[in-house]
Amino acid sequence: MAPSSRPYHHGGLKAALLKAAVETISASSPASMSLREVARRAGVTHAAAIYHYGDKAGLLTAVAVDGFRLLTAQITSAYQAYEDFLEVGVAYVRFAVEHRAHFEVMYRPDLYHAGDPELLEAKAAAAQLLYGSEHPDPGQLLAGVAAWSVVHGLATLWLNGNLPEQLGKDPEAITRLVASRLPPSTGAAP
Amino acid sequence: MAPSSRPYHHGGLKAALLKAAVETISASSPASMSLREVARRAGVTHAAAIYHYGDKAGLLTAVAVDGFRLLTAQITSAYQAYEDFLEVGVAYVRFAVEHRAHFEVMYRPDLYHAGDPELLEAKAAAAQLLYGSEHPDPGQLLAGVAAWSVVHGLATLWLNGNLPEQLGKDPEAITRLVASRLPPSTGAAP
DNA sequence: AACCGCATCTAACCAGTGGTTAGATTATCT
DNA sequence: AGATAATCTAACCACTGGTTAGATGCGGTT
Repeated sequence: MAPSSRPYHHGGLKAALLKAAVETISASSPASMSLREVARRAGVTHAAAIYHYGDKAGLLTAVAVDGFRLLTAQITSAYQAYEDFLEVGVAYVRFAVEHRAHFEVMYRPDLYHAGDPELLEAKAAAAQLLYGSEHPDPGQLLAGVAAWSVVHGLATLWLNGNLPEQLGKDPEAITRLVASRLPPSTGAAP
Repeated sequence: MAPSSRPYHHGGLKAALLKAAVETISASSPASMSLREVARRAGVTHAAAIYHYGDKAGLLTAVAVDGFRLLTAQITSAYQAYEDFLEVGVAYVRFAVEHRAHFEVMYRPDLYHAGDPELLEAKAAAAQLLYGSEHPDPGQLLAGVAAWSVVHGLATLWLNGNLPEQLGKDPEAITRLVASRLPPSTGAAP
């Protein structure tokens, strides 16, 4: 894309469309994103977008896959950095806030192809990370689900503006506060 | 609606449209609901729906308001029946599952008029109930937010099929299990 | 080098959508 | 009864997602 206006046979159109989709969603919401606007933003026809992704749901599937992979990476590195489950929860909320577009798509399976193999794989990887590894005993599984539920609930309620204002404007701080009100200590390390 | 086909000047069109909207959403999802299909189901033109609700977002606002009121009623009666916070949480999850259409609209403010006065009132009433009454001390507020977050997270994760299958098929049972894994005892009665 | 085949993209079309407007129909009030 | 206001339809608009036929340009083969 050297000069500015003529990388036709674009080279990175597929990736550019994904980026444009995320930007478009960030500017509004997943429901109101239009294929044609995404394509416009990338400087192509909407048929070009359909060529690469099959249909609108296919594009949103790609956004969701990207999101689950990003989440997995961020959670992993948070745990490696702090070795602390609280910080994993905080990282989850931070991801939801920093990547609102990705996050909102990820948890609206009615918008994408929920059965897509790549999607299932990316989602499974994230889930496994989130509720503890492999085949935990039932107690550990429950603890993981509980922890995931709290941070997921916090993140979505925050994004929708459903948390009381008195809690302040910093969702990560709220996460720490809420967590401190919860289980004194939940489970062992994985 | 006595005979079958001729209550023109319909009498209860507005309510019938609301019902039709909920049914349509139940059959698919909020995002894919179309005004015209809702109107078709009610036997009128889509312009009639717009006459009563202003626009599509207006109709969805009505669904959300209805949902928040239903939720408030159900939570209230659950607390009165059991005097137990766990049962309030279970009632929250039950509401989400039994009234999936309402629930999904309520927490997608991008779909409706989030500033609508009726909406704000209904939402505030529910919220006040959910994180404890009136002006609780900060600790109680946090406990309420924590509890709400858990059940909200559980409900949304369940609806999206993001909970591990090993937990079984009964979301209310899962709620009790998860809750038992959480705070030994959270707060005093309201 | 010229050619061919394939990947990529556009143009034109389609049915369906949300919203607007003008007018038809019916209830209600005096 | 007659007029006024509420309710609904019909016709239109710009826009959307998706399909199809064809234009454009890339790569490799000879």
